Amino acid sequence: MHDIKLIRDDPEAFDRGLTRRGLPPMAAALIRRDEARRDWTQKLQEAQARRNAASKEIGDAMKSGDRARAEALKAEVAALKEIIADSEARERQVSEELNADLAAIPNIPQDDVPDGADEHGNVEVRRHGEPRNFNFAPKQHFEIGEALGLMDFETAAKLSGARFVVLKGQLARLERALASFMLDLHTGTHGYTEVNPPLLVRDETMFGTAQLPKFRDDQFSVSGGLWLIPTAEVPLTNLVREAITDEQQLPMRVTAWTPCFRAEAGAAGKDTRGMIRQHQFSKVELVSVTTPEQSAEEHERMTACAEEVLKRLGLPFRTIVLCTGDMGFASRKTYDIEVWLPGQNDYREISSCSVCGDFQARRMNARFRPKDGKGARFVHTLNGSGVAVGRALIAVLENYQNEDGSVTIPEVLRPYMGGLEQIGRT
RNA sequence: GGAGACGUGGCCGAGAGGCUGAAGGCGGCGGUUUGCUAAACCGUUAUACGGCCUUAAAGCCGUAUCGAGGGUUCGAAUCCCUCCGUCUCCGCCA
Repeated sequence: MHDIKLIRDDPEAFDRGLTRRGLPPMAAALIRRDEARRDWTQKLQEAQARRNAASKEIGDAMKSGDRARAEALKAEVAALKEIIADSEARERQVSEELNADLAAIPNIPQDDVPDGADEHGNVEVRRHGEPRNFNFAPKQHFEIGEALGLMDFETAAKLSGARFVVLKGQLARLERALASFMLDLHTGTHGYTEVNPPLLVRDETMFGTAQLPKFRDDQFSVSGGLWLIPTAEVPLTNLVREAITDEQQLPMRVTAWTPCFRAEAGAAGKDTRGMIRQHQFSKVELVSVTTPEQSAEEHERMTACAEEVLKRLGLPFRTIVLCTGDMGFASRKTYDIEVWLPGQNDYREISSCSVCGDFQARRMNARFRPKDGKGARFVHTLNGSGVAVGRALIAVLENYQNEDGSVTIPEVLRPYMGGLEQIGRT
């Protein structure tokens, strides 16, 4: 959500930001709406001021027994009422239109984000680990999982349709092990607080993190008017909604392991095989709430926390900064971490770390009280996967596969697997 | 699911048609006192929007806000309706 005041103050800067996003300039139209809104506000307030004054005079007139004067004033107020009702309706309509416009415009990229129209404009910032040399043709994760008899898409389709999976035995356990390992790392070493949030949320909550209104089709809803979360970013970020947090409590760092539900409406035909793109997957999410001054540094820190997961798992990855054309709606700057998948012979996204500035905070009305006392300012919010558990499982299967179809378990996961060193045919 | 109670500022809590943006307390901020700390005392302390003024800040004026939305009334925190939420008791339930 954008601040109309900032747009008014510097319309050129706003339009420049939109241009970088590949959007047409909008400042002039927004300012015109805002001016109309203020005109109606002023008319309304003048009428209200007169009504309030007249009402007081009526009280005085009645006290002093001046009935004729009271009646005259009552007639005046009756006339004002129509003006008030009309101005109110128009003011509301224009306000709603303006807010709807503002809510539908994506965040403005940070200055240091590279320009670009699509993913080809993304820039690699670093790379870690060497892809392993295989002396056999590495398989894709679903070939490995199905051969082990522990990954079953056919049965899942019977239960739920396409883009679902049933994991069994040591593979089901591997998913749990990965998540536990990540949570322990983030809570134990990185200072995050583990949270177990609701998975069903209201409209306002989805609006707060900007899944609504624009991305309605990507979401699943349930009866009762609630939405299934597409990421724990939604409930975690909204923890501070409609509240004023003490600055001493910032940065607030929280993490959660939750299922995520996505309709994948625009992804027909993409990644149809395997577990890469599912309607339901689990993810360990990182969310930070900071002061405006802290957010840039926190973004680097959060990205490093996500990278640490892959380092410890021994998975090769590269980190890229998304260009203006490839960033998410709410983001000012995003790092994607892509893990090496030998079966696909490619790097695939396993984490996305974004700094949103005050974009979500405005939508949520999430503020903090500065140490030095006065006023309340909007917080900055950040979110990142730390990391996607389903995709981490894929990466482990493909990177640690053996020629005989078994999979070696990374050292750091063995304590979570009851000491098991290898998943083999059962 | 049934019955009842309640929702007021950063927090607690009064207020029951005009004198209430709202008593009192806590907390915060500024000051006095003090060797330092504590305590005491004095003062101050909501938010949003619009306007005036200004380079800006401050300041001033207005409007709205006592869970949300409607209604009654010249006038609503206060009366009525709807919704949302919280709490208590009963029932059911993992």
